[in-house]
Amino acid sequence: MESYQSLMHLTEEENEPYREKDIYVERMRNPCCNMMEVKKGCWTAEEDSKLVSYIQKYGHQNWRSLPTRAGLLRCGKSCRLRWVNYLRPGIKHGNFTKEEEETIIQLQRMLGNHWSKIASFLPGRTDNEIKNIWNTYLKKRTMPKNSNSMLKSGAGTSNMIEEKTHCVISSNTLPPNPFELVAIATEQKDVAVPFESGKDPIGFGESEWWMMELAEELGLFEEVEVEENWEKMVTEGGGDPVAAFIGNLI
DNA sequence: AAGTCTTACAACCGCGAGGTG
DNA sequence: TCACCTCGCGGTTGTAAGACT
Repeated sequence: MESYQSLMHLTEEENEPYREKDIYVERMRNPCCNMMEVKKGCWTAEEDSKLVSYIQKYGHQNWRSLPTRAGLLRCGKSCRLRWVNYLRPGIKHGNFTKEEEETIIQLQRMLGNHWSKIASFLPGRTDNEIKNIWNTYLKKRTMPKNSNSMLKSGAGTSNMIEEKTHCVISSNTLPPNPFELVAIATEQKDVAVPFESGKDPIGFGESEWWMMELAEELGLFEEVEVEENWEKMVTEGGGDPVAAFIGNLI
């Protein structure tokens, strides 16, 4: 009979806790959630502790086998969710700031219900948490009055990136702010944002760069035109790093 | 005080994408 | 190519706690 160790591709060290237990192939062939006895509902402090200490020691290469190896009567999905949304280092707990809420509203307007993408703009916040606060009250806040019917039908949660835009980026048309750029891209057509030569056009922070990258990734622009002399102009304008990004857009 | 409603959020479920044999 | 498996995502549900009547 095939051993638990070989089945799970465990090292000698990892297999140690199971050496004396009769855990063999037949058990492991069972799907984790359907046939094995798994606990549901809220996690206890003891379960959290087991999960954290296991992941700190061995990592989480395989969520499916993790519960058994960590001594938890949970399914792998449940473990993953608990780790990702609550136990993972760097997770912020507590109320969202006004700025965070505004960012969520803005991003939801632009991206739709792509919570994991939205979460990538809010370090320490999880997609689940963002989805929750959106469904709890941010959605209501963004709805126009007397629009309950829209709320119920979901008609109010538009994804505005469906209609692509033609954007001209030239030596004198760099965007002043990526948030604005994306907003423009989603609401207007054929836009050109003036860039005053000799001035730093953008106070680029990390999130703004993400925003630009996202705009590219999502294909907000059907067509990007770049004038031949843009590089020279940008360099003369102070060598702003946006030049590098514009280069990537081509 | 007790019952009901609302809010907040943790957790579950089903599905699709991607990897592997 | 196909079947199977795992993972991650988004929708939805369950439930505890607080607010309201």
